[in-house]
Amino acid sequence: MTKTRVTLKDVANKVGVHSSTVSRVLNPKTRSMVTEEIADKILSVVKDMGYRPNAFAQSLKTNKSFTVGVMVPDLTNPAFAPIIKGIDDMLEAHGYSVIVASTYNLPEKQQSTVEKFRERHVDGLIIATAKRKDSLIDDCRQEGTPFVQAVRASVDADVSSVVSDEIIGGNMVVSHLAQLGHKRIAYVAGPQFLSTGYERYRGFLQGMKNAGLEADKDLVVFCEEFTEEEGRNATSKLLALRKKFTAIYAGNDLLALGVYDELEADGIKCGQDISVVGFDDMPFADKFNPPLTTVHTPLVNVGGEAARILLEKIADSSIPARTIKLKPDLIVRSSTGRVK
Amino acid sequence: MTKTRVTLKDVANKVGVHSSTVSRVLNPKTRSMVTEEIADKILSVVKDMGYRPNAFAQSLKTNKSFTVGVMVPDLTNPAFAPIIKGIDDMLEAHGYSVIVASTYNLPEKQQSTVEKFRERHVDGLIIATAKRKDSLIDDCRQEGTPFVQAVRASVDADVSSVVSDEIIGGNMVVSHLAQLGHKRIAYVAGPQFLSTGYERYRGFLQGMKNAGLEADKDLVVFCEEFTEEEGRNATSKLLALRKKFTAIYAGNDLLALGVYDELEADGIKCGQDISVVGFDDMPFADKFNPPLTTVHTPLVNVGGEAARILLEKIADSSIPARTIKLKPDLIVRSSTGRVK
DNA sequence: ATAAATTATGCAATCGTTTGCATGAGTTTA
DNA sequence: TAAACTCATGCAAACGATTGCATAATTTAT
Repeated sequence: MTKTRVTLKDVANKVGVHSSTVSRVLNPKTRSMVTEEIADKILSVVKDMGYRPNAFAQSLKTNKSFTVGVMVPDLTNPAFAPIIKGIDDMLEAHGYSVIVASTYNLPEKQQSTVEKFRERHVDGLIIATAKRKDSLIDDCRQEGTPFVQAVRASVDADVSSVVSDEIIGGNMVVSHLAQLGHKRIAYVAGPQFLSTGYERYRGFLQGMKNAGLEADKDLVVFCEEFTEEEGRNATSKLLALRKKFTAIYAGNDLLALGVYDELEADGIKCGQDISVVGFDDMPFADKFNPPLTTVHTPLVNVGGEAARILLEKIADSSIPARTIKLKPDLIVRSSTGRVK
Repeated sequence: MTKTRVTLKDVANKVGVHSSTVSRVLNPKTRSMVTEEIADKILSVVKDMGYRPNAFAQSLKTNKSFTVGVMVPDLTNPAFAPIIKGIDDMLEAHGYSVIVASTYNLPEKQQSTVEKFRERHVDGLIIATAKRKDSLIDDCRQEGTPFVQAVRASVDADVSSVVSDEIIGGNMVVSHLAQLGHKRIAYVAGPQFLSTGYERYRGFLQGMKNAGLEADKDLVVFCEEFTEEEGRNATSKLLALRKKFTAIYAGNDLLALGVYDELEADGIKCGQDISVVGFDDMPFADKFNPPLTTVHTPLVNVGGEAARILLEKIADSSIPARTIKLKPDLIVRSSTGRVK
């Protein structure tokens, strides 16, 4: 019942030394300062008594929390779970704990979250919620806490970020479609205030150019969110144009799912009548009807690399900012086919 | 550059009072002890200087961390993201932060995680990884830190848990199949050392009984994990029996996806030749081919309720343990059909 | 054998709060 | 007007670790 914790002093008393000696034994850096014999004794008592350091006291003294804050838009968004997994595994291996928070794309939630993180003195931040221009980023830069952006980058130059190479992805998609004989390709663009939406759109345009195709402005619809609903709306707009196109390339897989829905509602067969491509290769994209051709972005690695860069920055804050673009892969499934 | 934090003392000096007075103003419970006039002044200076309490110092003194640890098997398992969302939203609203850790079903990882949580003095634990009989649970009970089990319960009586009512779910599924004329129903069971696997199997048996059907032992295959691969293996075993059955009911949606794969490989049409049912209603279960008939378990609520119970327990540890079973819903989609 | 250099350990201040107790000013009562 | 009470505020001791400095013990050099 008496759940009184064991402290350094308790251990010290039992062994008959001073608490500072125990502290030194437990800290690898100072371990060599104390005699082997005493150290062994201390270590065994530490084990016997089940001593566990008090993280608060340590943090208070050392001003390090071994805690990192991670901000994502929504935990249930299938793209973010793998990212967090990557972050978590990497940081855990280095003794850090991860505090996750969803901001649901609400600026005020984003702000309050970062405040909370500061109160808890996180050693660093990983931000996967930022817009291309985001006051949060200035804020964080001023504050001085190390941070890294993941998946979504902002326009600020001297901020580290880890993203997938959206441009290359766009090229691969268009080139694939072109090979299948598609010429008139519609694009369902994600939000342009997010780097993913913006860059992927640029990738599409560049891909068209490289393939010697002309991008028809009418066949590009911009969405305000990466959601199925926006994908449906966009598709119905495209269909209403009554212009000819043989493929729809969507800014991400969720939008593509919306495209599926709307096409099906119109009795159009994906992959046969019209080819559809997504982006992200979210979990179970291979289970959809039809299995979705999409660009696989290495989400777990994006998270892992972001964590690694953050660790570097925590260890040495003078390290210059850098941007890592991971190479994506085109995954061809049956939602794309030769144009008839 | 000089990122020196503002402390209570700094504020006190500026106002010309003692730091304890500032502390009292900031704490709602002691706020009334100090004169309105001074309090106002303090509050305004607090704001001006951008004072933020040092969570470590507070926690060290009060022995409360306002932090909760959550253990899940795998962040990328689609069933667990909604649960964490429910937990996170509930706890965040009460000023708590959530530390998540994946244990990947490894006992040693589970153990080290709980150690880590203890070092960080979490105020409570939510465990979604426990087996029906799990030494971890005894361990946690002894330790005395409040904890609640989510999704997976253990056999221990006096442990609080929040789960979905698996038995009712099983009844609904079998009754649905029976109405469609199915009599010979195969069951692909999840691991029996997990409450979900065990209870759902019991639900199946009970459902068969209630429907006046006989459960053929040969048509039950037990899996070691809730994975697609195990689902595939189980299905190939069933097919190898060369016994007649018209429906396969799987212990969860991932198993059901494995069933899909294997049936398709054998040229059998889900929903037409053989009906398939899952359990969980994981995200995008409606997008599969065919859309999956399954039992919707209110995962976000499971997480939310678990968090709520934990908060109660943190506030008053004498509260008796209780188990909450949330009602699931049958979601009929096109993977089930009338028997021909 | 003694001084000097080298250890190993203890001492005590510190990190930023919270909180029981002491204190002094102001108010009430006789 | 002095005694008895309030009441608001300050004082100082925690909480449990870390760490520069002092000191005692030991070794080495002369």
